[in-house]
Amino acid sequence: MAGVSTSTASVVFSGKVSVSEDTRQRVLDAAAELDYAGPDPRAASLRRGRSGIVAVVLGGDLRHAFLDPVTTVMMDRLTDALAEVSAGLLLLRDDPTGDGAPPIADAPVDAVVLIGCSGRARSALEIVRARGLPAVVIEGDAGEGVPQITLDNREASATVARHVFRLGHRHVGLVTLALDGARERGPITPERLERATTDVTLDRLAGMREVYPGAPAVTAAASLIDEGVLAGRALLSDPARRPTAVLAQSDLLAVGVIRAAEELGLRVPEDVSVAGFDGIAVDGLGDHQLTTVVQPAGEKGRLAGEQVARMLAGEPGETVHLTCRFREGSTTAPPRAEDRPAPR
Amino acid sequence: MAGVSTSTASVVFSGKVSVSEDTRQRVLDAAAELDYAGPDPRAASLRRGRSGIVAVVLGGDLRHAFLDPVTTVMMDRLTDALAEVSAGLLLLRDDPTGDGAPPIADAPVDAVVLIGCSGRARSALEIVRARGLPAVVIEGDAGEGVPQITLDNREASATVARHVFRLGHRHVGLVTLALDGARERGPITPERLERATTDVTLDRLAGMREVYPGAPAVTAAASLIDEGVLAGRALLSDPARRPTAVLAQSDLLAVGVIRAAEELGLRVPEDVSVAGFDGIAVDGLGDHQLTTVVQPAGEKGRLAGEQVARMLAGEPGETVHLTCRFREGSTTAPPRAEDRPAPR
DNA sequence: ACAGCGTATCGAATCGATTCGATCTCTGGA
DNA sequence: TCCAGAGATCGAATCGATTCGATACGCTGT
Repeated sequence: MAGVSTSTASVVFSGKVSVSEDTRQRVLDAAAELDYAGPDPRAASLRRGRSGIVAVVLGGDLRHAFLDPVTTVMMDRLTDALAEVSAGLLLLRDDPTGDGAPPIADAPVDAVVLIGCSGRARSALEIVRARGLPAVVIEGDAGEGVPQITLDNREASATVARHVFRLGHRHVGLVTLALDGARERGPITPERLERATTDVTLDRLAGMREVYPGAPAVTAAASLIDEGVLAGRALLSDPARRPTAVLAQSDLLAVGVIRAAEELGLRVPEDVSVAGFDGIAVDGLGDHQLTTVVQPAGEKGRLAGEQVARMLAGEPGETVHLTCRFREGSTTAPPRAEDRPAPR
Repeated sequence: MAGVSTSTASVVFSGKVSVSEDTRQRVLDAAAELDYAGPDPRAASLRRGRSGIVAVVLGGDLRHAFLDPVTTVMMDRLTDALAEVSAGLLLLRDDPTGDGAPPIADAPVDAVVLIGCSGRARSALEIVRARGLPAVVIEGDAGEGVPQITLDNREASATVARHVFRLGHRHVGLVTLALDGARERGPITPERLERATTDVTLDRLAGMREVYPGAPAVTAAASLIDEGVLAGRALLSDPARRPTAVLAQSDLLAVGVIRAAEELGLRVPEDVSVAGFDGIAVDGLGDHQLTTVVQPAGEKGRLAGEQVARMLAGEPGETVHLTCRFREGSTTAPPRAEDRPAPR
């Protein structure tokens, strides 16, 4: 209608080659006339080989991911870092009940960021590798050749545990994150541990057990204050076998444990010490400042985004190791005199 | 390599037509040999005219959206409702500073859900309509023909205000959500209001001012407890012009106002009454049960998802109006005797 | 008047799959 | 022996844009 070839029309919309103002206007007019709203992104992405979309595969369901402040911050920074390269993030649920092909198999994406690592996330990784998509794994077990962003979960957990040990605690309870996609709460048994698939949980647990090998542990269904309350009750309600300190694998769980303790008439840290993990700003903690390790949540996202951008530019991605920083708060203290280990 | 036509090969992967087991195996073997990982989603989506992706355009930046529990719940239900029809949700930031075309213009999506409505979201809507994409707007000003999910923001706000009025308060302060994409905090002036673009904020404000036409108002940069603290200080710190009640446009803001009040040595509800909006479960509220209106956040998401699914199936989408439910809590009470209006 | 050069436009191949109607083959029944 | 019908496979058109090398055109300098 504008009397030009499709190549010229294409160029008018992409602006990659100069076009005379006259032609340009004719093409635009014709487009308006024909109700043509610019190139079809589907066709463009086929031809270009790029869709401008980066997928984020979350280890758990989206609900829990959204509710977790650590993930929230991470996603935010990830978005920033990918702004140049991607129109937006495609959130994929990594549904463990999924029967057919995981959604990642059919999604037109340029790259993938895998977060956490249930068994299913591993299968998502297979697909990604088969497709030859650039991928970055945040805190998960990647195959060889896949850049990772890792955290010193084990070492950081051990640091907290050592701090509590040094204060004199010999009898502690542990509260862990979910062990796998099923997210069943309850006491951790060796058999249960055998079936666990979530590396973050296992690493943090391993760090804690470096210091307290036989400590009783309870797993929570999610990183939520409410879950922490449940776990706290489970550990603290029986006075006979009540630990003098509780180590939680997230700050939200720790806050829940503190609530449970207060509910039972126990004071923190006088009667029970509680430590967390993450170093997020928790609302509603009252006067307490949680003893915890601060993890660089935003950095995780930013670095993952940077690696993806690099890989899309053809450069190789790099694995980056991040470390946590211990922060002593007011929720840990030496145990009560009668609970102290006998001095030698 | 398998000695079959591309049509047959295609069918082996899509499974839409029956293929003999023999051929099937040969195709699969050849695929493995050639490192072919199944059809390219980009090409498939061109041919099919469907990409299996639904975009979610958020009025504000992603950071605030993620941090807002109402949005979180809504997104979660939206994901559920779209599970059948979409592999995942493409999160698009609706960047007000964007210079080029908004990302929605180039994203290969099948439908769009617009949430909230800054001026930019409206421009996103233009693009969506030009493209002829099915769209649903949640709490925003849609053009004709676009199904909306609406909330009775104005009426619900008026309900809260009337409750406070009936308790005897004549001098109240208002705390609003952000007025526009710029998210500047500060006192609301008529000129400021003139430039405001966020409908939700304006509707709720209008409802409050039905009852308290001249009430001083302060706008917050986001729906966060910290922002509520700032706004609360602004309204409450000067004893001379201190209101006896504060109406906040979100529960998080209300919690912040309560904090600010306590900080100033004021008791809630004895010295100051505070009411919120949303009806979410707020952690860290202590003994208070917030007076608020409960909005059906999950329903908003679910209904939006359902409408999108219907439209993709060829049926017309429908506009749905949702209403909030007033919930009286323990943060509102009659004003102190000396602050009461003189009895006639 | 012509070589030389820069700019605007065009042709045609290509990206990779999907799908429908047509063809082919094999089986069973008359 | 022949035909109908079911099931498997194939051909070929099509989805809609991008892009690179080639061509045409107009201008400048000598």
